[in-house]
Amino acid sequence: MIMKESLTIGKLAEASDVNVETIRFYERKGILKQPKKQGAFRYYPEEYITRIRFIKRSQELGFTLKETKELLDLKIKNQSRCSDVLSKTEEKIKEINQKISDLKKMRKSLEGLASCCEDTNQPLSECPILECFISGKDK
Amino acid sequence: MIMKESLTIGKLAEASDVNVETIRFYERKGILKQPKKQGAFRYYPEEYITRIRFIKRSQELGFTLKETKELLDLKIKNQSRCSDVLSKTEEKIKEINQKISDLKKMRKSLEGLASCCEDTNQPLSECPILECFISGKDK
DNA sequence: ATTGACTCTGTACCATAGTACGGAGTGTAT
DNA sequence: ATACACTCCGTACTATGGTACAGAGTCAAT
Repeated sequence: MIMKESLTIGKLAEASDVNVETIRFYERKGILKQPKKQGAFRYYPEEYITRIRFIKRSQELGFTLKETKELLDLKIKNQSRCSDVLSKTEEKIKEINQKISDLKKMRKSLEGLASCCEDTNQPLSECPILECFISGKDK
Repeated sequence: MIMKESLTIGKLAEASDVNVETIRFYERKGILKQPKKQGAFRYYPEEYITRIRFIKRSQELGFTLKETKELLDLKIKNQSRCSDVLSKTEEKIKEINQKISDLKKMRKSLEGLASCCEDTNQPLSECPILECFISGKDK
């Protein structure tokens, strides 16, 4: 009765490197939809592995679960809502661009620190990473 | 008795756009050092504004408070520990590079979605953002 | 048909990152 | 000198994102 490519919650958890309870938590939160049950148990298609790994990584990139759900919900459902999806998508792209830009500033500061470690004659401020978001200092 | 460029905790909180309690919380956690008191009150130099804004942004970029503290602690204290600082700094740079790379993948997926919104003849998967971390699909 | 590993629901608990508040003390302005 | 906003510390509460567990039910293998 169990389809090929179907995983029990335990197998899915193991494959996705999360706790079984985490999957059930995401279902309660609506961030993962509960698959149709065959009998009393949940059986998941393999694509859920990708979805869970996306959720974890999205969090590590500074998105909350709520924001991650918004990202996952960005899809074309029907013609009429297309402009709606487009504007939300563009919003998210802007956010991502800002994150990339700030991460690059942090990296620049850290690279300055690293080069000072190699050449201790270079002057360096007390806490170099702090320089990174000072406006006008977009070096 | 109060120096120029000194802020009370309330003024600092307002300037940094956080709660007074948040500043005291950061001090308890050791992520902000408590300034020398003049009398019974704390008076903060203006550079604390930068520090607090860094903390907030760092969190939005997916670093925990603990990790943010590590970033702020990266500085050259004395010659002997320089190699230590260097390796930690390089570690953080790697993390940042990975974040940037994954954010770019997310952006690529969203750009695909956006262009589909404009030209609905293009085929698109059910949940396009999910494509972004599929290995080999580093398009 | 029984065993044993797994799953079910529900509820309670945990860590992180704050936020709120009570009651006392302080600074400054009038 | 006194009013009043602000600060002090300690403690309790909150939201988010999970984790753990109890007690019952299920699946598959023998």
